[in-house]
Amino acid sequence: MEIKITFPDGKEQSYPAGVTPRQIAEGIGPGLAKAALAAQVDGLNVDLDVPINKDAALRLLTFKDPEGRDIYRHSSSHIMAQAVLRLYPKALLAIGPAIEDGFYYDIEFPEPITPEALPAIEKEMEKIIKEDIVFKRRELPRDEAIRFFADAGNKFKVELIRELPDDAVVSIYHQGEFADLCRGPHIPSTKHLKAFKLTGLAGAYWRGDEKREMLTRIYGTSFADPKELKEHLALIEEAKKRDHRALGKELDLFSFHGEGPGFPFFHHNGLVLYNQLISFCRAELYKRGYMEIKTPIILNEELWHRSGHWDHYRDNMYFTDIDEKAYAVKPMNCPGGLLIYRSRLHSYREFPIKVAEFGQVHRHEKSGVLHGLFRVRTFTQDDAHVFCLPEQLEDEIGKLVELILYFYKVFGFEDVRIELSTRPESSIGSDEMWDRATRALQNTLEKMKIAHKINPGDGAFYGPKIDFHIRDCLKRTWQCATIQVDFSMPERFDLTYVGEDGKEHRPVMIHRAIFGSLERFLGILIEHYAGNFPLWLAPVQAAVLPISEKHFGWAEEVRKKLEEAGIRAATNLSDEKITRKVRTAEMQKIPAMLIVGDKEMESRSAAVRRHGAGDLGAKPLEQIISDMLKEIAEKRIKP
RNA sequence: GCUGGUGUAGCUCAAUGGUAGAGCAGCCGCCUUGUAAGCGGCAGGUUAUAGGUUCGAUUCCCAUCACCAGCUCCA
Repeated sequence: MEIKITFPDGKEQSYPAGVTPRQIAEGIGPGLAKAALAAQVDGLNVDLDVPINKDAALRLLTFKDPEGRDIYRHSSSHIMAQAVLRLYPKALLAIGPAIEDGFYYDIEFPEPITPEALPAIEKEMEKIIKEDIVFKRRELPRDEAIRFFADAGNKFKVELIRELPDDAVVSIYHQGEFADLCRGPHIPSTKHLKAFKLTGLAGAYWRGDEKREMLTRIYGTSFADPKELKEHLALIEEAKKRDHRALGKELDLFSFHGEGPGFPFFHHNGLVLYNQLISFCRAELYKRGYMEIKTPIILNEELWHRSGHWDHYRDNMYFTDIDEKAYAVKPMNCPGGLLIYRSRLHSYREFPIKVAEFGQVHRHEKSGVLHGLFRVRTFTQDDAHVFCLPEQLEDEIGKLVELILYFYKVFGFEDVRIELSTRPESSIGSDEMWDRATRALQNTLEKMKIAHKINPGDGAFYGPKIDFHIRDCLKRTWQCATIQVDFSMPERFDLTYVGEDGKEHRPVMIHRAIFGSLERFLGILIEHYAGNFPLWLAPVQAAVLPISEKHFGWAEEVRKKLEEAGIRAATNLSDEKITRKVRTAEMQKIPAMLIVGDKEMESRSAAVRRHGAGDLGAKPLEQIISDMLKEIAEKRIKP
């Protein structure tokens, strides 16, 4: 009997029934046969040697496919587990999935192990790879699987299987002496693992529950090509070097103090950056018809009951008393903004009303999660609320999406991923409202042909949202912007507008932030640029470096001219040699150095040196200033 | 919050059961400098905080605080 196989490109071909994906791959070419790790048959991931008995759509998965990558890394974790059991026969395996960029396995060791144990495990893995052990799938009824793992003394696997339905068929993968509970599929054999590295050791709780066993998690990563592995490890090294906490100290941007854990202190240089972000943002918003407001940080607790925050966000809030009345420190800006909306009547003719607020919020974060500027207890949101008619909703969302993508481009973030989050368990509002709001977001994305992932149950308590994740130059992703559609707050705060019919109606409101948190965005920028900020952002844009004392006068004049033109400049009037001054300025990552000596003083010029680029020769001061102003105005990322 | 680790000069790091040392930075001199470190000197520390063991603690033990890694959570 013949069956028809449909390939991803739409081509069809006939094969005898019972053909395996591996045979099909071999028929297509030796390159593909070698690269194929597993297959997807009618959307289901399977091993390469599973016969296909009916017409089906087939995708051969290689390391280039996200699914193939996961399978490869999951198999890597099995190989690691096998190595661990050879070295520590009494260790108990818990779970070992593939994750972004790698894999891990949670293991209970009879004796704690240290990172020094990793090289030995890696060596054993090499051996297993050389042995070229085949991954074999075996299916068995739930009861038998429980017995199998109970006999092996593995309470973790037994617990996992017990949670499956009674009639579930459980699969176990064997590779030599090693067997593990696993849905699969896997790479054909251990020798397909070409490049791996164990990257770390950490504690992790069984099932993420701090009341349960503490397991040892071994992290690793693997790639199909040793070169890729090397590049990946280099990126991690580079990320360590760019740590914004260290750069923040070195460049005198911000600090943290025991007197206020999680509360950042901005130094002058850091505040220049922060203010640049705000000025840029403000200018763009004013061009687009936004208004700007500022609301108080502490407001009566009653307000937070009305908004629903008390019910749904209390654990993250700070409270205080004023004149024996209960107050709360705002964790979000919206309720304050709503009070302003209510302060006068609104007409449908005003819509959409766009109101921005650079609002400082405080959120109580658990002490263990604080992390430099990435995770703090007070931060400034570039918040805005758009009030509009229901029929304007999708248009307004579309404009926001465009605005957000435009912003990211300015900073050089071109790779942006979008996720749509739906109603969480703890939430307010009717199903119908949630439905309409979610549909509005989804429709807009679809109209704009923007690919997006869906995160069920991840929305805000008052509405669904789309989040924007940017990828930095080290390929890490960060959640920044968010657009949230909210029918609930307008109702809770009884917001109205007078419609064409002269009657009162309920507006819709959109919450949105672009940077998300200015503090966190700044942290991302510091690491993205490695502290080498584009000229328009740099705290000090030009360092004027006189060769000797004779040139101090001209140097000061140059500095004044720069400052008059609005360029942030500093002179180095120390009695150090010029080489030393250059070194100091280079280490401070100042983008432009203007060196002045006899020649330059004579011709009213300066020798330009750009950070990391060496001497670029002398230019008249006027030209230097106009060149710099142009670069600043264009917000060029590189000179 | 939980698990583990760390805490010595502004920074990076040494050392020791008998009250601490270097480099860089800082300050003071000398040099008057041409594109990533000129030379010399000085100063700088209740060894995170509070207890305990000890003749004696910075070192050992306990608690607290902060930080780091991870878990959980998140802008």
